[in-house]
Amino acid sequence: MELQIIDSDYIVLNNKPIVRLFCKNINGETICVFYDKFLPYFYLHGDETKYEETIKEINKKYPNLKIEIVERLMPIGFQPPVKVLKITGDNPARTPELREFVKVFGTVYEADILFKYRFMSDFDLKGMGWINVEGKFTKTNTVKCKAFDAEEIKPLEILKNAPLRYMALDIECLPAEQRIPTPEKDMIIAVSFAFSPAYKGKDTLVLIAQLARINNDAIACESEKAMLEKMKEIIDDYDPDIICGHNINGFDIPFLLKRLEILSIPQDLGRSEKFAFSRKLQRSYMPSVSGRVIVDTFEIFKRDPWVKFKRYDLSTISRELLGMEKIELKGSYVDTMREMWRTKNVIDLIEYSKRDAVLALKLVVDKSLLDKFFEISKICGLLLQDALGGQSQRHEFKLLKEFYKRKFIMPCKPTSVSDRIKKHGLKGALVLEPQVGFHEWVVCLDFTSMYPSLIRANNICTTTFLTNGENVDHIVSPYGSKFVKPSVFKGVLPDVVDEYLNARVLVKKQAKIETDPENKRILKAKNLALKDLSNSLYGYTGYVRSRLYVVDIANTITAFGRDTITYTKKLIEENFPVKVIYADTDSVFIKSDVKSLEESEKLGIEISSFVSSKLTGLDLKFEKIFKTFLIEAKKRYAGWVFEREGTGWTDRIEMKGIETVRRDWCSLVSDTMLDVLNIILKEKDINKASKYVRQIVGDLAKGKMPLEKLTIVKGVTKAIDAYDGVQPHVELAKKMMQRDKTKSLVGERLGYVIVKGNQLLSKRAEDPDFVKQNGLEVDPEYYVYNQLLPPLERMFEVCGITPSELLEGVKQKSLLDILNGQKQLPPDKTVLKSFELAVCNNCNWSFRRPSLTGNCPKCSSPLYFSAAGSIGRTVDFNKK
DNA sequence: GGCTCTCGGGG
DNA sequence: GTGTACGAGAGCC
Repeated sequence: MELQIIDSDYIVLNNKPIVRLFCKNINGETICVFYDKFLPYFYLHGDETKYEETIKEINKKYPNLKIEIVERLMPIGFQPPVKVLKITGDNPARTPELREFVKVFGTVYEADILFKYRFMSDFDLKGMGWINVEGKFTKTNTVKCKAFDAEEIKPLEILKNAPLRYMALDIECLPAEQRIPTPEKDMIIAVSFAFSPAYKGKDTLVLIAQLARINNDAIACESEKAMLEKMKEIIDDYDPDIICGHNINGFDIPFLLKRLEILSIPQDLGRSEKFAFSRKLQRSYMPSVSGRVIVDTFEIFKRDPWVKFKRYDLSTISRELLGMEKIELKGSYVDTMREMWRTKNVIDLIEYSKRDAVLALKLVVDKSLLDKFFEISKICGLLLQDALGGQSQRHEFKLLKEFYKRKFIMPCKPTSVSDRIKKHGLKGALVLEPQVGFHEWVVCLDFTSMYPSLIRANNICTTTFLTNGENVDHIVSPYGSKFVKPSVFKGVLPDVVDEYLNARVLVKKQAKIETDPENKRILKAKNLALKDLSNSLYGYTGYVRSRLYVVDIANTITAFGRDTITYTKKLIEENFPVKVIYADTDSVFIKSDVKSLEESEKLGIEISSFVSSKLTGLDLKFEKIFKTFLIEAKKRYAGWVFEREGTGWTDRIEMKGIETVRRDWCSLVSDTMLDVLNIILKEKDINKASKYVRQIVGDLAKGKMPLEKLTIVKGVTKAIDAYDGVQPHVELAKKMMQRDKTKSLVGERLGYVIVKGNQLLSKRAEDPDFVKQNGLEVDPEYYVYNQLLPPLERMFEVCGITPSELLEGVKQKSLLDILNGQKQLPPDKTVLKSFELAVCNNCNWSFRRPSLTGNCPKCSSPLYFSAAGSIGRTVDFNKK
């Protein structure tokens, strides 16, 4: 029988463990596989000459333990095999106790591996992986699905996934006050579901905790307890593989479990008799529902480094990705819910609750959100639930498996991490000082998978690390650390990296020719998974909680990286008539006097293949062309990018570090920033850009700007008295609560504008509606000097326009003067050129930036602009 | 620039 | 469940 592993755990029967694998077959049936021939074990490394004694000592206290002397390889430092004790126990739950007891005899290894993972590692089974099982179906009341007693379990390689059942879940509560509800005090009044595929012909279902009048999509229950029992019935009946929701880990699941406890309802939400639980650690909760996977869309999106949102609430993400939003309530949540509940008019409640479930489900199913995580599971071996978590566990388990295959033993996780944090000292990547300013025709090249390539090329691993200058063939890194050559021993890390990089090349190739859309999707997801895994692997040795923490190795990798980029710059500038104007980690930005896309591309390719040929194991690639490029500082730039697409080019504006959208800015700022950048980059017309800014300033001063564009939104997160500083939105909340004593604004997001007046700034925050009704005026000075100018000034400054020039030197005067006495900018010299120097024609005085007038500030003669590059000649840009 | 502090999502 | 895990952005020198 062929099955795909969804989840795993174990139970203890007669003091012996039985591993359970919750699986799906290709038809979507749930089958739980039992395996009872595997026992927990770990290693002890102590004084090898005293092992016989040690065994006796341990057996005195634990007579039934099987203890063998075996040969294994140590995880850190290249060295010959050592003898260790392999201690095999019976009940995994008692391993910690055993571990503590034997610690006095030496160092323990692998004594903190979860039993299900010990089993999966040794049998080479993977989360979301397929297996072939032999055995027979059996009867049991410990699981709610079909049960199968396995004699043999073997891994299989199958690309496709079994059809899964997805359920989104969302609860609504009735808080007694204006605050986020707590399960100890507040009840659940509604539970909504969305299903994929449909459940009994329904895509959604809402349960209500009172016998109110309802519509077709809902079921009215006589109490909260009856509703939650009904909810369990539906979960068991639908039997979802995936339960998803937005912030379901941080809210719904823990809330639900606590309510079940309070109402004395068993918490068996999973596929077995085991109770679901959700453990809190620091900020986040870890859910565990046996046989199922809990997917929190909030956590997934927040953790995704490739897609950024302004906010991570369900409404924002759904709007961006699905073009759909949450239903907006007319009043505050508490007031609305209490009113609906009191009047038993729950139709709106049903709609509201249903929408949340529908959105969460759509984000997961319609956006194929889990594809990448399925592949991460299949590659590193973690169960899907754990693959949704952080990077470190992924590498940890993959490396455990690879260590096991090669007879290396893995250290336990560090118990205390503070000493590591104290003297951490990991030096990062190299970022060259950029040539600040405006440039044209910039070619961008970057190393594909630089860190993984360096690991592979130099055999960097804890297992190849030479701790003392042993007499074996080795390389010495720029950091000074030594690693044995692959001919002596090929490291585990390089092997894993090699597997990832090769797989990626293959997967990309396959994806191109694959015609089946599902397979194509999976291959694309696999490519992303491999990219994430290979790029983050290097960080594992420098991660303070790592089992393989060796800062020297992490430092070696970044040192290699810094050397590589420095050498690349040198190679390029010594062999080509170009200048490297910026470089960051694994990319270089090159300026030449080439002036077309095709020529730039040709040059880029020529340079990159030259560099690649000089650096073995590394591949520098032509990436893109910036037709125009504005760089303010390290990691802060914007450019008009052209990328090759087939026979043509695609273009877009790319921004790094220059934020045009920020939560605490009003939309006027974001809009203006974007418009100005577009003018500068696409039209190169700084005059037009500054005129544009002055026009906005003018509109502001005349009060022509719509209030919506000036509204700044901030959340009132805590009780008003709990704030000690004076903040505009908090002051406004106070005022508004004064005006309407019934209102509480705690927990709400408050929009405000700053109005004219001579009070303290924060006291002048006002409700936009109140401003409209009472004909108040906004304070243009505030918007110009506090909102608009700060982000714009730097952009203009690097283009050679000082803040005072931007507003025609009237910054000191009142805004009215700007309007009345607006001078014209000089007609020419306002089109941006990329230059390195402005030199006076008359007195030869040179300036890093030209003045806006185009005349020398010293002697008023016209300036000329020159570009001095590494090419050793000066190009005259003023050939009129 | 580097460091510490805050707050997020949910109802 | 052989467990024990934040991280980006803002504010401050």
